[in-house]
Amino acid sequence: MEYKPSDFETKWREKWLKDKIYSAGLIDSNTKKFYSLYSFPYPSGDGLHVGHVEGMVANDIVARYYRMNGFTTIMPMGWDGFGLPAENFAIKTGVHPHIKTEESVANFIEQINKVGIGVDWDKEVGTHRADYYKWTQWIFLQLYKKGLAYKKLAPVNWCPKDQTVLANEQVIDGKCERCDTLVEQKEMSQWFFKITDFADRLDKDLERVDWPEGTKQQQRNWIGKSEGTKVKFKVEGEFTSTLPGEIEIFTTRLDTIFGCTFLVVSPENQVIEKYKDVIRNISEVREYVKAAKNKTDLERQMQKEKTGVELMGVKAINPFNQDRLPIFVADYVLNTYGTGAIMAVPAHDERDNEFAVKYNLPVFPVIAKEFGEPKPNEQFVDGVSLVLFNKQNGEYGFIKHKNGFVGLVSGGISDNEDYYQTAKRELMEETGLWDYESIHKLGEVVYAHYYHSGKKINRFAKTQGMLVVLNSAQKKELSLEEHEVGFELVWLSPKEIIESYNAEGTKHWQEILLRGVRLTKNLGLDTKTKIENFPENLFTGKGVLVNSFKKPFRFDYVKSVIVIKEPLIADSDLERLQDKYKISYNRFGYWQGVDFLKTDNSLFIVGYDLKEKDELFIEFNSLNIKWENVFEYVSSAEIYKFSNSTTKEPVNDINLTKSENELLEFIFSKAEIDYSQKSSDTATSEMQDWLLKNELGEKTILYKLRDWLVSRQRYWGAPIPIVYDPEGNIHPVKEEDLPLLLPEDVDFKPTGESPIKASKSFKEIAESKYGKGWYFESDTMDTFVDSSWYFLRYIENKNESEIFSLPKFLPSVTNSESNKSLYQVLETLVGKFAEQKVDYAVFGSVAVSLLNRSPHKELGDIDFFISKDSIDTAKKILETIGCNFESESENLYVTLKNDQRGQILAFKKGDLEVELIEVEWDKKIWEQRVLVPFNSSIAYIAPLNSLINHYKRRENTQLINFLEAQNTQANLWLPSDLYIIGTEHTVLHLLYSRFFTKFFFDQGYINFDEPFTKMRHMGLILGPDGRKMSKRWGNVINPTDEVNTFGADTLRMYEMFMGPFEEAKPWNNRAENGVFRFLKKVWELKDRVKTEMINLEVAKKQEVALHKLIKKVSSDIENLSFNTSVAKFMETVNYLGEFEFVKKDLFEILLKLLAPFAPFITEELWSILGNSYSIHQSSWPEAREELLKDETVKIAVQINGKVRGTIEVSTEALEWEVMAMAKEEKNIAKYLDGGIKKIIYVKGKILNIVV
RNA sequence: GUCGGAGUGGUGGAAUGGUAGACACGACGGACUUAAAAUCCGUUGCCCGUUUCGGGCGUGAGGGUUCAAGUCCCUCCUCCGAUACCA
Repeated sequence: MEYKPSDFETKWREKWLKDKIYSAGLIDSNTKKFYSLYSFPYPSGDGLHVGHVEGMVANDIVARYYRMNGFTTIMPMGWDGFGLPAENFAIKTGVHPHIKTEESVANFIEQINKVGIGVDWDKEVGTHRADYYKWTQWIFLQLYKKGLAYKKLAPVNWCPKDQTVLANEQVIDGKCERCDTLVEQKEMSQWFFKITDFADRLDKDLERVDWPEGTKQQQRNWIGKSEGTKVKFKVEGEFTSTLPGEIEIFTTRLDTIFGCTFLVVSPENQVIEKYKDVIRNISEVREYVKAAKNKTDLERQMQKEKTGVELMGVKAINPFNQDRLPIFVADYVLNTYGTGAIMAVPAHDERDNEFAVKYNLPVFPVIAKEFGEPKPNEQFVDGVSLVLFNKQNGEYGFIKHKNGFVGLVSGGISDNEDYYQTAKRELMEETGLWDYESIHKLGEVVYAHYYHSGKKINRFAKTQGMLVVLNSAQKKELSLEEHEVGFELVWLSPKEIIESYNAEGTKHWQEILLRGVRLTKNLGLDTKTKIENFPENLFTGKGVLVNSFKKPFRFDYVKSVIVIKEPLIADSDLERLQDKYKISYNRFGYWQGVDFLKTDNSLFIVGYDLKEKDELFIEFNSLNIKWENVFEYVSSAEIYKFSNSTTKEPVNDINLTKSENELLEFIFSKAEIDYSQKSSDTATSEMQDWLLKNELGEKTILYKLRDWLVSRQRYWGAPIPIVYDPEGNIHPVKEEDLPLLLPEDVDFKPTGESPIKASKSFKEIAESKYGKGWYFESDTMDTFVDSSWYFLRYIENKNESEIFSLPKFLPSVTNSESNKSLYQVLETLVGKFAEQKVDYAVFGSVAVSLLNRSPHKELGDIDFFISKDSIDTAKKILETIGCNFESESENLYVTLKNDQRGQILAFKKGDLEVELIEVEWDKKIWEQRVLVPFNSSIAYIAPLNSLINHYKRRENTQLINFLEAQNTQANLWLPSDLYIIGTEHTVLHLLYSRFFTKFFFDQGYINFDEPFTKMRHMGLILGPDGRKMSKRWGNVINPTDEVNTFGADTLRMYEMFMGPFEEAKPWNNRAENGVFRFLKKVWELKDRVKTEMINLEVAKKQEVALHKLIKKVSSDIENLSFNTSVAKFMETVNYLGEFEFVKKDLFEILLKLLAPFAPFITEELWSILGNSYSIHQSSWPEAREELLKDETVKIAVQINGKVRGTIEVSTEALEWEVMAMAKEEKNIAKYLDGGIKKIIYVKGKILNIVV
């Protein structure tokens, strides 16, 4: 008989359905279960896709494998029935979406059965059916009750041509997908779910699930947790004092705050209107704000350049250094994130830099690059490294050391030298070069951590790069000493040297050298060096802080101090001058200023000149005089002037009194605040502390995640169960009125409002139930709401009175508590239990036992039970408090004497112990379940099932019953064990499902808070042409066609064989045919089956092959590595095909192993061989270890790592035996003449001989 | 730009740091056939030496660690997916 799938596939399909072999009944806490979950499809008119088949077959194989391994298994199926396509179809044809959807469902069921997916159809759900969406609405009401569903104005995508609201997916490049009209934003009042309350848990709990790392990462990105700081900037008028209120900004880079040169607020920020009276250009500002608000998303995206307007007349004060900063409004700052205001640090942020460059604002670097990692006991050194450029010939000068290493001329700073002085000195000392034209700083200093191998110490080096431009290479003679040291000056092209500075300790030189070359090129001196990858001008990374200090007077920028003896100036005049020339709008950039300070007999005028080119005039004695010339006008003035901004030495000598000297010293005094030289991280946390102490800011955690907009102005969705009174007030629909049915008397044509709104019947029902003038909400819910809980409904899909059976005692947390840590939640609950006079309660997967409700009441001894997984922790704690304990079997029992209770409470308060608890609690609560004393009561927690077993031993029936009651079917079946879902659902569906699960958990409905323990994505199946399957390309493969040509088994196995399950792969009909040929071989093997084999050696060989197959297939299924399983099947069947006969019991093992992959052919052959129905209810074979080990093995013999031959040796052979055999091999022996250096022998693997 | 994932024969893809290319498709040669299809047998990474056999090269590129690297580390390139003024 030939292999013809159509001969028997229908027969078995019908029998399986009739016998319900895939259905599971109720389970209890002793059941081993497996819940195989496939993401339920949208029942589209196009029918089942090969991608669905791929996922379902994978789910099915794993489910069948676990079933055969004795697990009670379900694989339910359902329909994500609400959605746009059915509604669009209705708009076009007038066919009601319900009819169309159910039609498609019937088609899907037919197709799924054809593929042989073992679905438990008794558990089918459809989100569009009233018995399902009744509970979707019920969930809405529960969320509403807890304050987690609310209504607010929000923009929607509006197509002005179609007069309709569009979903985000319907907007393509800012245009309507149907008519290409530009989409507008329109404000409408809409419903939201407060998922943001759960942001932290949604982020943190990702640690606990077994999901693809990439998907977890995408969820994290979506939630967008970012830790930063809010900082308050006081606001001042231009020439007036502090204005009320402040601008609060959010930053993740507090360490850069000394580089802040302006503030930016979003157009929507209220501070604009708040300071409207002092903003001089308010009308210009308002115009900008209006224009920004009118921009569509598309326009904002298209706009490349940043725009903004300064708020003239107001300044913000940097709390760290009192800099007066200009404030801008610009639409690159979003009002919806953070505080809607930022501190701009153009030196260390790309966007701020772009803005600053455009508006010519100062850029002030405060973070220096840091190379290497901090090391212990570092020696700090401060110095310069020189890039020498010879103008004459365009060559660069380096120092070549004795050992051949070519380095930059470098040296440390001595005494009070500045960098220029050091550079000159080192140049002379090390090279003798003297004929320099100019010396330039190469940007900011750089820091490097490295090990100095010569001095054998760790170093932390601060290095200023300097460029020395030389007129010529003329040298003075160096002292003899220097020659002896072995330096040699060499002139090179820098290119290859730059590449060699790649290691620790020289990497910062690479940076300096590159900066040097760039500067010479920018100065037009070097025209021949060709280097492309110069370091970024803008450094956005973390590093070491520089220039981050506040001094009363900034020595670095003081140009000169004028001392006027016996000044003739009135105090009021002085104040006026102080105000007028108030210094330091900024200490950098174009703002300049003058400080006026008075001692008993002198006036000090401290002049800052920051950009030397600008002239500074001041008003003095009614004269507007040039700063430089003040002393010419004031006879008693003496000027204390400095040669350059880094030297303290005065140009002229003047005699100062003691108090004047003190004042001068004060001007040059050390910083009050100085974060320089600290790492970004250290500085950030120290700055946060400082802000907190001074009440100027605080640490803040922000999330990108926004609340979930669930309103849809559509017909084909679950109606939102809200009713409005005639005044428009919101009321929840009464639970007994659920389901709130979708009305039938509607026109599907889009109007911009939900089609339901015009329904007469809908209105009538509202009025009859709630009163005249009352009306229902006409929006329906986002279909993601429907699909966020379907996996829970499967279990009890026919339960009419409850969403699913709920535990008898429902501890629940209120909204305000829902985002607390579990510790806090439990603590609250304990209080609640106490009020309700319950001794025991179950919360989550742990039981809480209250041992003492009233702290002052005398109690007897208390029994503690600690589960085995937390014994070590518990012992540690108990030892600390001096408590007696004994180990009994696996668990630990503790009797706590009454007088030790106080110790426990004290132990909670003690330093060390508190730390212990908190660490254990936060990190590992679900695993550790440590002993937990609560504030006024003592409670302990333990896993539910261990607790039940514990009380069974103690025969406490009442408690056992109570605890067992928590074992609802939902709690027993979920979380699901394997969830297979497409990559398109990496964010929203999975996130929303997790949100709902956490909400249910908080309400006590369920005892788990993550729904999908293990989740995997099936890879995309591409068309035969390598493109994504699409009607447009005509490359769609229809699974039913494939079943008709090749049979379901071939389709299933081929899809598994195509490639790694989780990767994208193209369809190939010919390869599919190869799988058919394989199944045919299996089919034909049945004619060679023999119960008893005459040739025992052959029997043994076959047995070994089959047991290896068992091992491979079992582990492959567990790892979802189906393609390699199929390959192994093929290999084994090809091998069996070599023999005349196949042993019957071994062939039956093959059938069992193959059954999950190819259920039809295996059932047929199983039956032909006379076995009892059904193979799918038989048990999985076990691999016998002794058959898996080979006696001999072929190992490779390598010479110097290259394979030169193979020898067959016993698996247990010793090195000398193997070596002896290897030496006999001709091809190996010829390499051994030169003598053997080393032998590496890995038993059963390889022999490598080094010669 | 940022974050993920991936680069291996003509193709889909195998390979706990231990003989790269399992298994399959295709191609080539042969058998059967009047012929074709189907089926079966053999060959098949590239290059060199006539062959058994031996040698060289080879997992996106370049470095490194190791007795030994597709696999581990560093730098870079390409493709796919996600996201984007998120401070």
